[in-house]
Amino acid sequence: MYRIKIKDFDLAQIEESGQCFRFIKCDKALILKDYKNDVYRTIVGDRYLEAVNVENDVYDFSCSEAEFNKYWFDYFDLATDYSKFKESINQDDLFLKRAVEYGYGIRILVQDKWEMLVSFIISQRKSIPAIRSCIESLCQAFGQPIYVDGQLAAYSFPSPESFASHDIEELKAHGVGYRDKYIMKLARDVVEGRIDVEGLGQLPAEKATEELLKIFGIGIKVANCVSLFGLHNIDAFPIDVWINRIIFDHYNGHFDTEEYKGYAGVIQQYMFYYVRSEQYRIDYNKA
DNA sequence: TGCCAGGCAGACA
DNA sequence: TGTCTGCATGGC
Repeated sequence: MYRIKIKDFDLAQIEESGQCFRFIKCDKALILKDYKNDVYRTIVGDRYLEAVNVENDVYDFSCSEAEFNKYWFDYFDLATDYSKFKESINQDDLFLKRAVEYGYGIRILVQDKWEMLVSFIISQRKSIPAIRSCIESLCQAFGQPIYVDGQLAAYSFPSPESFASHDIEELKAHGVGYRDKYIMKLARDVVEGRIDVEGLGQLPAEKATEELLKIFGIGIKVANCVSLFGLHNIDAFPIDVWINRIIFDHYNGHFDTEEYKGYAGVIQQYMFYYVRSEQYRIDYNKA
């Protein structure tokens, strides 16, 4: 176990921010037992981590300090100072001020590129709970079991090889719907070397988006999500139905991302998290 | 039961 | 180039 103090960090907000689908609140913690606060778990590759907020900015993680510094420090983007993003907000922008105050603990996780590609292809025209259950079903069917102290803790995200070795009809059985052909073609293209997923991370952000848009089943919204959450290009600004509503309701149909150039994606996450909350409905008296 | 969801590709003008 | 339409399925 490793205890550390972290600012601008909230496990529940990260879990609910729509950027990650396998970062969840534990029904029953396997490692961090007997805490009064909620324990969260996440999975990267075959690594399993539990985390809990102990008090104020103090957190316990179910790994050693060495493992935390080697793997999880970067995953939680802890080298980045999020307070400077929050301080830069235009003080005349009351909606954004409220959004940032509400989502004060959001960070942009540095997630697996392949997992983000497939996850956001699945995300199109699905609710977040539906995305979660679809991905979980795929992991159980095509991923590898991960054990903690001899207990089955979770399943890894399926590799391109695993998807490619199955029939497209087998994918369909897990709720991917019409996206089956997108996932299967992507998996085969990766396995056969036509798409270099890791290489995308080496490209400049604009070029990476250009390459993402060439992939069958990926349009501008999914490309921006993969860029932001998978390639950690935090200037990417995905526009979905929620962000469109914000732009229409609060910015007269136009939001200028240039004002937050270099970290517009962080601003987008504050907006997205807030607009979907009960607090937003209270603040703006929406039904 | 019906509506909606972190959209996209393909057809058509 | 811009607009319209069909699409699979689960959660609420």
